[in-house]
Amino acid sequence: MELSTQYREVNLSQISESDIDRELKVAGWVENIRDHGGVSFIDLRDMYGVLQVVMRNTDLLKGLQKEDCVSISGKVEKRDEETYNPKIPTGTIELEAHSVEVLGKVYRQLPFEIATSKETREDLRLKYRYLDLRNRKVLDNMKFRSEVIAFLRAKMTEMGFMEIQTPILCASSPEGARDYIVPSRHYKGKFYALPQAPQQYKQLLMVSGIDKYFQIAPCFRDEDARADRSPGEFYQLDFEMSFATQEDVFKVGEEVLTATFEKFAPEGYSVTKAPYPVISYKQAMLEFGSDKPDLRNPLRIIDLSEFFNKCTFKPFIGRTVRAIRIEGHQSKGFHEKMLKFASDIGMGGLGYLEVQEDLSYKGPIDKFIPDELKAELRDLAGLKVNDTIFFIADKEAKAASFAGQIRNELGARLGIINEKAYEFCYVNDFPMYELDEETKKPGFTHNPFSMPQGGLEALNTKDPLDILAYQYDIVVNGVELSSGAVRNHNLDIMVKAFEIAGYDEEVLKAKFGALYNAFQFGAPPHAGMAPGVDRMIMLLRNEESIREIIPFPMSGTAQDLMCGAPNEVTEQQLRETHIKVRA
RNA sequence: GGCCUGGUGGCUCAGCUGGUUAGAGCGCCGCCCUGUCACGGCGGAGGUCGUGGGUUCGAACCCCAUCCGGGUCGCCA
Repeated sequence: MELSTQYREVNLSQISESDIDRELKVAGWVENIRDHGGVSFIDLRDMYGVLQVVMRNTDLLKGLQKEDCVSISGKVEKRDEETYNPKIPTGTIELEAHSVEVLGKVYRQLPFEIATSKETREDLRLKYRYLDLRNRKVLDNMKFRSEVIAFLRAKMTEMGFMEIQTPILCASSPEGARDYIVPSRHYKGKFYALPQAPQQYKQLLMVSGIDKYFQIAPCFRDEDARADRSPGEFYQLDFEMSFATQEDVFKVGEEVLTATFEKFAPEGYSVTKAPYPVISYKQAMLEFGSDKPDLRNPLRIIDLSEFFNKCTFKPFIGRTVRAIRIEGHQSKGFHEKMLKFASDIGMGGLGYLEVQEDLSYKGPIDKFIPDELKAELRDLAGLKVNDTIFFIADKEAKAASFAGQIRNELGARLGIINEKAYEFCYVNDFPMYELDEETKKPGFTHNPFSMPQGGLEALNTKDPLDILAYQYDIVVNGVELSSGAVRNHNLDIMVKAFEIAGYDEEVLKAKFGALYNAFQFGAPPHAGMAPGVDRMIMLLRNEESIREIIPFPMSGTAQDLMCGAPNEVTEQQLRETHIKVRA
């Protein structure tokens, strides 16, 4: 494509030694000025690169400031060898300036220095995000993001998925997070909601016969932020397939994620190859003390509840007792720090035993273990000479969670976590229902759209709390990347599933009318998932904050500090949408 | 909403147990410098120490309240 040469003839990646002796016009921003009196240098930056411009005519520098936007004409020259700059691709050449035109001037002091903007406090960076984005490192995250998204799109398309844009203004959905709501002008007192996910639409597409759907889907949830959770809006690689089983979805997830992570992982990182380990929710809670297992940590949790019922240590009897074995003895200081950690997370204590050379135990709990059971403990826990074993006892749910946190802490403290790995797994078989704390009745654990395992028969015959759902997560390095499910496409099962959760058919009709209606017209079995795109990019870039990989993130307090959202609207806008703001 | 943590020139920070003129680096402004690339040298401007109140002879520092960040719990089908 032929572009205008009014401001520049080439960009800064299109200039090389082959241009030596050519007269060229380039444009960009003045990144730095080095004024040596008789001769001066500026670093000219654009999106693609940096070029040193040399000015032998001192008048050219007059009035020029850092971060001015300029167009410079001059002659490309070879640098003397001793003045090469190996740090930049154009380090063997420079442009000798003949004329400089300021296209956009800097009128006031910059709020922070571009080169070190990442060290500036975040609210200021966000207020001047367009300046922050001039920083190469910040820009690189956006380029990276763009490439990942392009890759995901190409990969999904190649696998036969069709990209479809679903509505942004939709109906408010009763389940899940808080909705962002948009008042309606035509219908007084009624509201649109921004989608928390395209969940219902994608299921409706399955009813339409769109066999494989995907979308880089914007999702909106009015919940508070975290370091890894953007407030307000984020993107998911949302996909859904008809005539598909859980295993089919697993295969697609594995293929797209492994391909993406292998392509974009930092140098030297390993990526789990398909098929990913599949860990049941129950097993995850036991072995990892979490439904988000970090498989980089080799430690595993075991259950010793029964064993300790046979011992005489009162605090463990009748409790859930979990244990973690590590290799080697640790210093007194190590145990003190672990005890401090245990106490910080709310544990009453953290017992441990050290295995001595003669296979006897050393530690305060030893005397409560009858001699005849000592070998049994060794077998149960696989204890070897010099091992140390930690005990975590509480009610079941707490013991599991505490053990999980102790496992993470031990892993970090012992330095046994493989930092250069992306270790994926599926966690599946989540319970369909759990006891609601307040009502003491079963409620949906995840979402009401999942297919219960065992179908109608299970719903009719089993204790609801024993019913599992075809519900699964993808977890990588202890981070939940995705949820998904085989959906419940059968009206009879759906009605019964809602009935167990305490909703009659009328509620189902009212709240999920579209699905309720659609499923009366030959709905295909379908399943899908939706890995978080922002989180994927954050993991691949090793960024601590999700805001580092979002072009224009909202602040942690859900504000756009640059443009000032949320803001007040005019009286007329309020009137037209029938809104009255309470004082 | 709870808890933790922070707020000191444009930026990043130091500032002891309360002590009289609040410092540094970078940036900014001016001058000097013909090969630098985080150039260098000399000089300079710039601070109601988030805000309000209190304690005190005296407050950046202690107390109370409040505002604004960041983290976290709740929340996130």
